[in-house]
Amino acid sequence: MFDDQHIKVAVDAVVFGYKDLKLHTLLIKQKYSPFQGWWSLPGGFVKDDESLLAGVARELREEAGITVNYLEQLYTFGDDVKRDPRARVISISYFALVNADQFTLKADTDAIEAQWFEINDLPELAYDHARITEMALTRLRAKIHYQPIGFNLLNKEFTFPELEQLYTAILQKPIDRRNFRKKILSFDLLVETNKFQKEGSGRPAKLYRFHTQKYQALMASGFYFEIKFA
Amino acid sequence: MFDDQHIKVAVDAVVFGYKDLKLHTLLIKQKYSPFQGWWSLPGGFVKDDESLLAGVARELREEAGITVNYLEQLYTFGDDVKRDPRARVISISYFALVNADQFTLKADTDAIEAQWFEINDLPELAYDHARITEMALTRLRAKIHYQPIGFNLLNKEFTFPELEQLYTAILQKPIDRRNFRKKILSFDLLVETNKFQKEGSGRPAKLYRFHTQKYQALMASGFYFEIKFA
DNA sequence: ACAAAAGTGTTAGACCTACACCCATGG
DNA sequence: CCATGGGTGTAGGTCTAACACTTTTGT
Repeated sequence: MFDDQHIKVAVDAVVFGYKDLKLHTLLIKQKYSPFQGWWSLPGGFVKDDESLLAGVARELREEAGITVNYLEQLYTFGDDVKRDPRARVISISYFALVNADQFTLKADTDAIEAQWFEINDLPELAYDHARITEMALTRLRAKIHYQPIGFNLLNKEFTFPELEQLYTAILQKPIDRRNFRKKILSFDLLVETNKFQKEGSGRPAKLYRFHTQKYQALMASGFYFEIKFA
Repeated sequence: MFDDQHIKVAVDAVVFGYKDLKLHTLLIKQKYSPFQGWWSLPGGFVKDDESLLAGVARELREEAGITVNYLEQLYTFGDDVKRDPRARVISISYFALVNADQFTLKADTDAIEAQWFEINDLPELAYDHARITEMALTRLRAKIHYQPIGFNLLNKEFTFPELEQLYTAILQKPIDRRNFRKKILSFDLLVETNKFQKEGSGRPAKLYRFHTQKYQALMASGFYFEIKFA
């Protein structure tokens, strides 16, 4: 019952970043067979004495040198017994958000290269990683409606136009600027700064910060964040 | 990288059933140590050549002789390295719904006894199964608002009072009968039969069926089921 | 003064919520 | 005919969705 099982346990992460007004995901070029040279999700095998979370964090550090702003479990892929040609491997996949501007990617032990890819222009992926990525994207699109997770993709201080553009990039449909601002402000979770973002042409936009503590307090007392746009 | 890992993979299921106007969950009395005699979730180790889903289905069959109406992955527990005192074991846990009336529980190989427990009156559970159950309950309560999963707990033909009582049992708060009926009917997903449930006193209630096919068709074209009650 | 992007309010319709009486059956 | 539980409509309030002009800045 114990020694006749030979299943290996891996963790993989779909890391989303927002760059150049587009949603990106982080991929690693595989160094070894059986998918040498292919792009794949960052991830790897879990150590015997390491929690799953610690495993993902370690792989992200080793393979891409990044620390994420948000991390949650996505799904465990283990129904296809042959998803890894080498052995029976199940993958506990995670969903992560990061501020892409904050890092210069660097590769390390397990990978040749780490790179951001625009979500609508992904290369062919190793294993079942395309499916995992798709599922993560579905989760992101669903979740952004009922949790304020978008802020994890932006700088600590951001403008309304940035936030709005982020939502448009994720949901791939236009948003009414006035209704969006009204709704977001109604939660009273943003802190207005006195700073402005002066870039490009046009009127400078005011910078805001997300009030994480206040959100956590509200959460605890049964508050629900929600934004609907048909 | 392959042979230095010794993590075991188990699956566990939180099976919900609705009986005697109350929400129940299915528990198994452990036959062997380290939790001999304790109540625990049905589950066990996955076989090398078996999908995770097949593993859960097999365990449910073997341990309790049941087949479920609804089954989805819940969460993978593997952050506590010592959640099983014998070895490093991760548990991929599932969330299942079943029509409790339809089965007479029978125990088999791995268990002494299988039994329904009222959700507000659970015994102390083995391993971290209390936490898993709690998470499943949270999921059920959330999910019943935005997916028509309640029908999986009832007979194929059911009455409005039954459906309403089910929601009350799950959410543990009263519901306005008129608004509930109006909302459910507005989806146009129920098929009215000409039959009535004649039981007890009072006016007999009309029997309805859930139109599964129609629901699946609507789903495919972007429809969302949703019931809110503050 | 012009171009570019930020900021701002109102209104109609949809949806949610609260609420009380009549109806069908069995004893 | 009484007790029990099933079935039904309406009105007020709140939220959503649609829509266009003014403000600030750089050139």
